Amino acid sequence: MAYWLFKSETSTWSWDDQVAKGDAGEEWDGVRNYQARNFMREMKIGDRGFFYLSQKEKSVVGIVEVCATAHPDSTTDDDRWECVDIKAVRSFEKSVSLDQIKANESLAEMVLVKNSRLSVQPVAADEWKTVCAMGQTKAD
DNA sequence: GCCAACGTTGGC
DNA sequence: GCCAACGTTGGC
Repeated sequence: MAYWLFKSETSTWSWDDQVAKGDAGEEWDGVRNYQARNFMREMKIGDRGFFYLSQKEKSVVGIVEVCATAHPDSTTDDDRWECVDIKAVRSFEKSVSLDQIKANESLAEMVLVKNSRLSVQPVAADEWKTVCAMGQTKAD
């Protein structure tokens, strides 16, 4: 199973919005970046991801699961763009801030640190465990 | 609100 | 196919 990170902004799509969708999930639309799209094409049902909020919170706040593989993005007619569906799994007991992540040497290679602009990114298994531990949240 | 970094577009 | 110009993102 692979791990990912999905970036959003509370003003656009909040964690509460995601949780409210329940097990039905919601498509992760609006991505207009080839790298991010390519990562979504690699995703499989059951893959887990962090839900990260940029701009204001700048924190990982929850865990999501891929519940539909890549399909055309319903918000555009442009067939270049695809997206997956994700559903909320659980909220972090304590959100983990970007500052905390940057302060942790073992997370120095995280894409979030290295390429902060990429909106959908892979997370290594050890990074996954570390961030979950920092959030006092079950990793599986 | 600023600006650096990055990705995309379009003229040549 | 190169690269300058432009737009967007996101941390500060």
